[in-house]
Amino acid sequence: MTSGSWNESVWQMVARIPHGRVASYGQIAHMLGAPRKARHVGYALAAAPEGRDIPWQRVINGRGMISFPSDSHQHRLQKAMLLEEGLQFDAKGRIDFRLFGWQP
DNA sequence: CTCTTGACCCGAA
DNA sequence: CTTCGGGCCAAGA
Repeated sequence: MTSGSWNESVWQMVARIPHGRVASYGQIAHMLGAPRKARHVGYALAAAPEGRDIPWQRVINGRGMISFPSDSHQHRLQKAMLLEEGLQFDAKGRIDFRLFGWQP
């Protein structure tokens, strides 16, 4: 598998996550048949083109938390977009996968 | 070639 | 429940 098709596969998979739902990096990697490449899902999203309309904000880490530093601009942006989709964070900034996890 | 760097993950304590 | 350490793997220096 070429590196280009890997990115493309990630983008298409992430695009399937429904509004108001979230998936983890590891989950996406697992669904693509590459369970050990969770980190590379994040890299692919960072490389996603602007005009592709990819819901990157719906991908969080396996602990249900946003994987950007809590004081970063990106963290605030992602959290704001998720709140706007109706997701709920607990007091420690975690999302409950039992309630909002994407189960295809 | 080696070394470092991550939008990660999981088991052990 | 939390923290810690080791593992992972592609890309770039």
